[in-house]
Amino acid sequence: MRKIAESTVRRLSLYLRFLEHSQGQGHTTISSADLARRGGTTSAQVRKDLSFFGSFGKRGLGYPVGELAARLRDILGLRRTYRIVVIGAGRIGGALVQYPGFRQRGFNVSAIYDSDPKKVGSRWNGLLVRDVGHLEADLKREPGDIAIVVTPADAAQEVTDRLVHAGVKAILNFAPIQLTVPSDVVVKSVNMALELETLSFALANR
Amino acid sequence: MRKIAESTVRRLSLYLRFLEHSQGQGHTTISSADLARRGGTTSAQVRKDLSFFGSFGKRGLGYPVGELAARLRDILGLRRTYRIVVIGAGRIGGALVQYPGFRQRGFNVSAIYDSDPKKVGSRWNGLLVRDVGHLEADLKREPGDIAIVVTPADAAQEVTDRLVHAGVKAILNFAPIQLTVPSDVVVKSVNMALELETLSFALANR
DNA sequence: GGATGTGAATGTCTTCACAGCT
DNA sequence: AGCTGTGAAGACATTCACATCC
Repeated sequence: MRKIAESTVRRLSLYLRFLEHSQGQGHTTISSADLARRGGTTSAQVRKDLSFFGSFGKRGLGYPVGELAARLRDILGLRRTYRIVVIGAGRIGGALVQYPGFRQRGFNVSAIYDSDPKKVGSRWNGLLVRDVGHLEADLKREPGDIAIVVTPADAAQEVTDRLVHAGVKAILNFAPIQLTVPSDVVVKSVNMALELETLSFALANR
Repeated sequence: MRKIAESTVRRLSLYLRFLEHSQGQGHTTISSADLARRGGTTSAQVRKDLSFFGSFGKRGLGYPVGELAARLRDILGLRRTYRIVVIGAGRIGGALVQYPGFRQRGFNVSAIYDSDPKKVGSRWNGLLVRDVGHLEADLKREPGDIAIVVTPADAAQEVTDRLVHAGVKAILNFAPIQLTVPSDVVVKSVNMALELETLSFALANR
């Protein structure tokens, strides 16, 4: 498969959301211009993005909503569900466990871990917080597809190493450090303070 | 000022974090190669990034840690503090109010709003949840520098319009839709389900 | 010697513009 | 007529490589 840019993948996700919304409204076809409006881009960009995967549009008409949505789900790997493990039962970790947007899309949080004895044994949304010491044994029994790291910065790399060693191939990192992983493991980082800093930069430079 | 790429700004934030860490360890100079290691990039990239703003390095030596950190704080607009208002007192909104990473960097959450009468009047970390109906009046009295939108998708655009109308110039959006704002307002979006989808894409395409 | 600063080369992404299909 | 699909052009970002300075 040709290499697809990260930015393209993000736009595909946005298109899919709009397609699902559109389908709910009973539309059966949609133009690249409509998709562009919603995705915050241009119609040419939309067509380029979609053309990577073949041509499903009809000239003069647009794209078939249902078919295109199905194809995007395919491309994005959303035909299946994913087992998610969350490491870190702080406020953000707890919020993520209960975030409805995950389950809706087939991302099921199956376990949450912490090292703090005060938190271990408590429940978040019915899910028992387990001691992080059980991580490896649990993953051996039931592998996780994706791990979400929500530990303090100083624990994140160690936890990551353990996850990688246990065979996890995809990590979503909320800790404010840059994680190091082997090249067959994918990491995406979300750094909220950093997002605020790009805003303060924008405010300061006008 | 020349136009600085978004990606450059994000790296500057990372450099700053490492510089502060480095300063804590007593280092007085640092090379572009060291900064690169931490920022997940190359030494040439670091030098390019920094050279946009002048040349503070010493050839053969590296960059003076304290001076460079101060300069980056300047550039990123971090010499001052920012008043943050959070709209939406759900789990994520609540977690953000208490997130220590914000206050540490001068981002002070000064108010949190919700429309749900059950939430209004409760406290998050000592901060009273106010009825979103007070938003405009409150902002008139005490303007907010940055707003964080953590409402459900269907309320986000309306809240955004009200924020913009009340003079807010920077918005961090956690709602899973693309917000429309006038060109003098900056929006950054964080979409956690979308991040997971880039991971599922990566897992599906290997 | 060692590391910066930077033009030039390369690589990547986006936009243009139009031929071609329905 | 309307809208896709796509080469070509353009804009932007990264990497190379080396002269320059401490």
